Amino acid sequence: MSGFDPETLKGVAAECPGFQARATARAVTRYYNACFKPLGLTAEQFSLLVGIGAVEGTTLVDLANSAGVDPTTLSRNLQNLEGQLLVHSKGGRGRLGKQIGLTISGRKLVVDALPLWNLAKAELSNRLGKEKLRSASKLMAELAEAAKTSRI
Amino acid sequence: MSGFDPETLKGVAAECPGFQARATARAVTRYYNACFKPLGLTAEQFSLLVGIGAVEGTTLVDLANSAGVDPTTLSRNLQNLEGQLLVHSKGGRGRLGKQIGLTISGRKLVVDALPLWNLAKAELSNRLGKEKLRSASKLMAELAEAAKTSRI
DNA sequence: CTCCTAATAATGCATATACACTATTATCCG
DNA sequence: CGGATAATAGTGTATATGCATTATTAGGAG
Repeated sequence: MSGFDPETLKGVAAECPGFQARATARAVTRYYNACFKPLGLTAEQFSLLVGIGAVEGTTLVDLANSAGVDPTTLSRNLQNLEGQLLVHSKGGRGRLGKQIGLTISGRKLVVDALPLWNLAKAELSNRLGKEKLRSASKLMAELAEAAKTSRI
Repeated sequence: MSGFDPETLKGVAAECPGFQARATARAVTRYYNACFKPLGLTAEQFSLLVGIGAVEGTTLVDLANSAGVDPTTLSRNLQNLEGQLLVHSKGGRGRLGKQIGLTISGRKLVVDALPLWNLAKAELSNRLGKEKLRSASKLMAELAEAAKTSRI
């Protein structure tokens, strides 16, 4: 038991950036999931569709990098979206990569989702304050970058 | 296609707090996962063990609330930790709830993990800056709270 | 032109996440 | 005391996540 102290652990829970980042992502994702639910879309699926629609002819690797998600995770998430006919792809294994794009249905769904996304963001902004929301986003981006370049 | 515009979508991706929160959680969690890997522990498991060890006789519901995680998620994550004999529990279904605590092995593992956690946090702090790391944690906590109380 | 290599995608496995639902039980009220 | 109720735990199902590994292929070296 040497070194075990509940008081110390209370401090650890309170100051762990990893814990806080996950807790925040869970809370915010739950909120957006609920917002997109009428469209049968999850928050992550919305983000992927937006990422795909934003860059004509993007590839799996490019999208994985810009979303900060593992390519193997993205591979499966894309399979799901392709199964729903929201995304089309060309190519696959091999050095040229897999080019992906939105289908007509995918574009339509994104267009339908945008108003919900705007409402959701506006409500968050009201609760937290516009400036704080902006700061939070900026700091989260910097924290993510720091984590990507950190090793011990 | 009316309303579909890639330029608009670039803006959406850049200003979505949900996307940013998830990307950050992924990056930070990957980092901590790598740090705890020598102990066969994930970042989330570490957080749970800390949360359990911090409060004597805590319950599943209490822990779920303090971690901001769904009770059904926690139920399964605890099953995993119990299977590894890191956590013991008493009670179950019913109004008294399930009391959980760390086993001797669980306490030992937390004690062993604390130095790694400190190193990992120190490295993040060096990269991002102590003040920014603190601000990020605080703002993420406020954002999570805002998301929990938001509805559209 | 052929072989090698490096970049890429996909799969196996495990954990994490949550909603909808079911099962259990202490407590409260009559 | 006995049934209703509310709080709690667990299960079914689905998505999300990533590491280790395998499969594929374009491009370069010879």
